[in-house]
Amino acid sequence: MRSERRKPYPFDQIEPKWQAIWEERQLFHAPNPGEKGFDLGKPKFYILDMFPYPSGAGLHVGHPEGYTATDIVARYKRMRGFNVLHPMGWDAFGLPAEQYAIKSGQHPAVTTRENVAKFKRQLKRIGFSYDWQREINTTDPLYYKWTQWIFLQIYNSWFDPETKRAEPISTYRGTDPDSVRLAYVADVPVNWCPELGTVLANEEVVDGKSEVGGFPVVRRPMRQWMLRITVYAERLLDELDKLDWPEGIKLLQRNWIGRSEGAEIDFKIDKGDQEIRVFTTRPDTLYGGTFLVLAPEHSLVDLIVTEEQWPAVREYRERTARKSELERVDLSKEKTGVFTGAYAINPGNNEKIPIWIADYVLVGYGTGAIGGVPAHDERDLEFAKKFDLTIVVVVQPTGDEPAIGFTGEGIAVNSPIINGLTSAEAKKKITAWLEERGLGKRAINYKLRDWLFSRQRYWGEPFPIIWKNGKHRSLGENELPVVPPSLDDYKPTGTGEPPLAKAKEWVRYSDKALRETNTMPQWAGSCWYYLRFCDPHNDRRFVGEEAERYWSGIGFQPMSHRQDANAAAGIVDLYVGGTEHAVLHLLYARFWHKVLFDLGYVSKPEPFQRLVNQGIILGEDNQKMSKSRGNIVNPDDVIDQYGADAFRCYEMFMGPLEQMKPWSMRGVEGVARFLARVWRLMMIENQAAEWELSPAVKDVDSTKAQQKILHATIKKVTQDIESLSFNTAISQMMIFVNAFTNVDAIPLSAMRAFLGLLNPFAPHTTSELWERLNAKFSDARGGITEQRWPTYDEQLLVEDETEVVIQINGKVRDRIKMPILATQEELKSAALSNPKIQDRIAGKTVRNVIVVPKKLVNIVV
RNA sequence: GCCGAUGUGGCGAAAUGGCAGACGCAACGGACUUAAAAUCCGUUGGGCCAUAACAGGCCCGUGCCGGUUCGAGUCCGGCCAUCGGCACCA
Repeated sequence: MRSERRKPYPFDQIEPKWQAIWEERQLFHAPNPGEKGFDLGKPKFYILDMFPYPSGAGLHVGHPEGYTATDIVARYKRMRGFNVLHPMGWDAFGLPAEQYAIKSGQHPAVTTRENVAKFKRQLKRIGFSYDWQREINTTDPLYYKWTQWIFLQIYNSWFDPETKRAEPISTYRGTDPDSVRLAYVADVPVNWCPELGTVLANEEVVDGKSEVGGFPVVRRPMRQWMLRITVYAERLLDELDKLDWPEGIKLLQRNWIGRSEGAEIDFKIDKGDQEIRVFTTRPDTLYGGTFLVLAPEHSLVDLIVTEEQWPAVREYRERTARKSELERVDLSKEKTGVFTGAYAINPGNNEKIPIWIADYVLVGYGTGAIGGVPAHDERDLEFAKKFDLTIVVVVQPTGDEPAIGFTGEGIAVNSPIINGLTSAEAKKKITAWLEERGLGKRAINYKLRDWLFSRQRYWGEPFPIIWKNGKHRSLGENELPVVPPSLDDYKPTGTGEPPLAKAKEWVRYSDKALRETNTMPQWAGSCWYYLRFCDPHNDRRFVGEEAERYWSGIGFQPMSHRQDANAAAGIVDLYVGGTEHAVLHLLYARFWHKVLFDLGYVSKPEPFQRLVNQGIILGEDNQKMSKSRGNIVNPDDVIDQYGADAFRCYEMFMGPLEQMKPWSMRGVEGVARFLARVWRLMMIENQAAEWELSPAVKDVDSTKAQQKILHATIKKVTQDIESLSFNTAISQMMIFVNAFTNVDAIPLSAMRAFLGLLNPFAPHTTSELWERLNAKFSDARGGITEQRWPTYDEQLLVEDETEVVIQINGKVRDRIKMPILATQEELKSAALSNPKIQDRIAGKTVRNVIVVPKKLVNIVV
């Protein structure tokens, strides 16, 4: 048993005290336009954390890393006069609650409520300055009513390729609007996970296994809801340029969208009138195309297979269909395929080439068919070697590599129309040639697939859709929210039919119409939560127009800030969260936002202007924190022992925010010591062991040196918060405190300014000290959170004298004090006449002298 | 395989091309104490020389090899290692 150790300072009393005061006074509530306390003169700042999934395990120290960073910025921005939107909520639909329900029989709503309460209590203990009046929960019918409403907007829209925008479906002039809706139903090969009893999005499948649970996933065609995100591929790609995101994350999204430029070429079938369209990025290799390969699922396969090849083709297709995603993706395996018996004509040279099917060609990419160019494509080469197909070299490498297997750019050969051209020129020319003859055209392809949007689960948003005579139709807005039925049995049916189908009463919408029984994926709620935070209690609109415009920085900003605000493409000024959402949440949210933007519901084209990813916190053993390793650190334990302020400061002091770094309890202790030193700078323990204000704190002027270090600290902390370099900001404040330790008189004004700087990091301790100062001195009014951020005077930082380094051949040999204004000549002569230097250069020729004013003199001999 | 990030003391880390290791941890020594804890003060990259001691001096050092530069942790080229992402995308 640890003996009840005396606290180095009474954080256990002051932290709950200040948390209660903040809550009671609602100090961190951000008023909306029209609300009491709203100040038109303040610019807005929207700073958002990726909201958590409230799991049963509660918070671990990784969560509050990003939250602390944003909280520091939020508190700082408030002190700089911003109206700061800093909300928190719960992304609470999803598998774990449902899995738990299956095991325990407890309704997911109950577990969700308990988990949320636990998370909220833990977050409050850390002293975050969230505007809790704006708390939202994706599983609240008042919230998901609007998730369903947005789905209806998507469902009732189409993408006009002319304007490249979403438009209401009523503007569509074609015959079958259902074929162009942004939400549609399709029979698609999906990732079916038998163990979970549900289909998964491509993004939820990792190495052929489910991301959740690691269960095997197989391909299987099913009727599913899809969202037509692919029509936005171009904009999702191009508009990344406007965002202040880490380049790495932008790159991940670019790769995920996977734009590639090339041509679509039509190959006539030898005996028959069909054509096979292939996509290629290398139209310049057309003459080297010695066979075609179709994906096994390609729709033309049925039409072209010859009688004698049927059994082999059928067998191959069945085998492919049975394969799990893992088997199919396995690269180490050999290429497989079957000849269809049919031939096509290469439009370049009119040669007859065989048509094969093989599972290395994917039905979902391009046209699901390729022209095999074995000489210049690794996969085609492997395939051609295995099945003994013709190999023709059509690109000559400019270096001395072998031509067969050369996939780079070179010079076209054996290609009558383009011989002698570079690959780039050849691409252009052959594409133009094909276009003239109606044999092909320039084409752009994206790797991005449409978003598989339905799940066979209980704990998710039901679709606001009903089925009648085999056709789907949307419910009216007045029928929202569609609330899921309560069920006794949440288990997946195992057949792929969703659990909601078990609620027979609920499913029956009317005599002739049935409800859609799929639910939305977990991503749905997080696709727009940042919008709801702007106006969380609006019951007439998903977000009020005025609130949306205000928090987007439009219309209401003071003139001085208007330009900045309008330059931003995104509504959220700073968004902090983990990298794991680089291509899932962040892409889906951008997509929804763009649809809403096109339809005129939001004023900015992007959701998140600046994105920062916090690094993962490892256990003390340098391993990823996990239950099995037993290295998980619980914030509650840390706070019990060292207090919330020490916890916050340590999270920031560990190292750069974006870096992965290990936890260290010793490190927490060090930071706790720093806070205790701050405390004792102003407080002293009396005979009765009570803390009282130290008599050393006096309303006196700072010494010159103290003034200098104060202003240097203001400057550094200000700049470091702006650049999110919290670790070095804390270092500087430690230097400040060290400088004031053991001095006789502690100047009040310096302490006031310092407490302001430290407040965003350690809000409880600084609030308490501020209040204690107020009790004795009358130089300041109000609580610390109402104070303006300290400013620094550059003049006070200027030194009269500076230490100049003297180097010989780049090596430091001596240091001299020189006036700050010393000229280059003065520095040079001072260096050369320095006795130590004279000794060293005696007898040598000085060849060059480099002088860097205020810094150094380098003598080259 | 392709793409990206990272590599600095015993540890977490800091350094607009200009004194490498700020700040913190740990360790060691000292003060205070009956004692310990706490606190305060000091030392602390490695090697060598020197001295009675204090002081002082020299060399090496930011994953490895090379380059640019008066000067490189920082810029350029090549490699190695670790982590992350993508992975038959035609």
